Amino acid sequence: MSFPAHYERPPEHPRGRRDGEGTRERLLEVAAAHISAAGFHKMSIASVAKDAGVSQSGLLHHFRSKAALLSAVLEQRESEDNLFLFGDGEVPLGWDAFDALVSLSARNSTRPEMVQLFVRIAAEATDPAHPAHDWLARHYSGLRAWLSDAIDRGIAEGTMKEELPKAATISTAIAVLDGLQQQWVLDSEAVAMTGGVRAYVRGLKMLWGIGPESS
Amino acid sequence: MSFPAHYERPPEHPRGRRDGEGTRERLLEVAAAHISAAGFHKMSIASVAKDAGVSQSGLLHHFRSKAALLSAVLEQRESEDNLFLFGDGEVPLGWDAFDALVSLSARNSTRPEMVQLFVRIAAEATDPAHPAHDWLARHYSGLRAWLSDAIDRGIAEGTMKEELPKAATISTAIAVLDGLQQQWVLDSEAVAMTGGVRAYVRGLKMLWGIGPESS
DNA sequence: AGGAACCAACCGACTGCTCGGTCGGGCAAT
DNA sequence: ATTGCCCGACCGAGCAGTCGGTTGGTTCCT
Repeated sequence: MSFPAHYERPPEHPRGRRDGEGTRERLLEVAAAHISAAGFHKMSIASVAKDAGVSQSGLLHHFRSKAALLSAVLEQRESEDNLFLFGDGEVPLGWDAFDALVSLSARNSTRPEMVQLFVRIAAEATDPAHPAHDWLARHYSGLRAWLSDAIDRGIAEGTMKEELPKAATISTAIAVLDGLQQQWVLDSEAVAMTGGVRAYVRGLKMLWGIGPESS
Repeated sequence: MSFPAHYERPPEHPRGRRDGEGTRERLLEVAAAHISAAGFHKMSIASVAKDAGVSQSGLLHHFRSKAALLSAVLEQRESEDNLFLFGDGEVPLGWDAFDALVSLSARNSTRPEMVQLFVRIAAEATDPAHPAHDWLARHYSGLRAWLSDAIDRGIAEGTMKEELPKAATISTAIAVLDGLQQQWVLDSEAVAMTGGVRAYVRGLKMLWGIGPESS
């Protein structure tokens, strides 16, 4: 066995002249780090390429433009999050959805760079001309739709009160997530992110829960 | 009348050789608009100067650097907000403080550019090297201190329950403000900003209020 | 088996542009 | 004559993206 370990992997795709897949992934990783540290506008593709050990042209071989690089980063991160939230194929509804928000927050507290990335993009992409604007809009409308279904289910199955102010609760729950992330990124000592989300959800259950949930 | 309209403005203050004070204020106004539209990093002082009707060098006469311009903008906006919140010399405490947050939100919903400005700066200035980083940190710690006093007072005067989770409530209340602003800036149709804040505060009162407040 | 053709994966040099900031003035009111 | 206000010309740095390569594994033809 004189071959390096990765040669032993099953061939899968008859892939790769040199190591296209590998550098592509490294580029995505480094790009995410740079965006989260500097923002998309301030980040330069040259520095990303340098840190990933390729030339700028090498980067542009894999991603046709700076915007394309951003899209790829966002797409990857989102699919990771969706896998975490809905990975088992079963979308959590009712109070389970709000509990899932708490776990999401807990998970995020172990990946500060990811939170940074989102905080930055969320603010930058407010501009309709920003390359991630559409992505962000879809992100929020997707979240809202999910929580809307979750509340409908909760009411239907009798675990949530009908008087629950739906629209306001949905927006506010998302705001709590995002706003706590923002403060946490600025000063992770001063703010207990997950604790805040958990306390908020507990409050929701006390106000609008029915049965054992509302304890 | 062959002169453009702005030449006809009355001299008002006879001060300054030409009109130092006036252009300075125009610059601040235009700068705020540009920052809120593009973010601080992407904004260029040349374009600000142009829109304000002076040369770039003219701008740099009034503000020694781009960062100095930002500081001046933030300082002005914050003093306006403080005037609105605490203008009468009496700092609102107890539930009055949370009601003040609702009014602040209502006021903000009439000044979208101002909200944009804050959303952008709050995300950018996360970076410790950002010129507004210290300002932002002070902004948050000031808010937290105020709300902390407010809750202490509420408990002391018997309008808030002692079990109220203080730290979490403070951070979460601020998060609701900021997070709803973020969503509102992205899509002011889809989100009822002030309504969300009001509903949140109402929930707080139901959970932790004592007496007629908790209806 | 051997070689030609092909193509993904890079690289270095370069272009056109924008940026924040400097410098040496001019002009008008005091 | 000084001082506050403002300008045009300019500079060096950094930017995203283009262009014309080279390299080396893969594939197909003989």
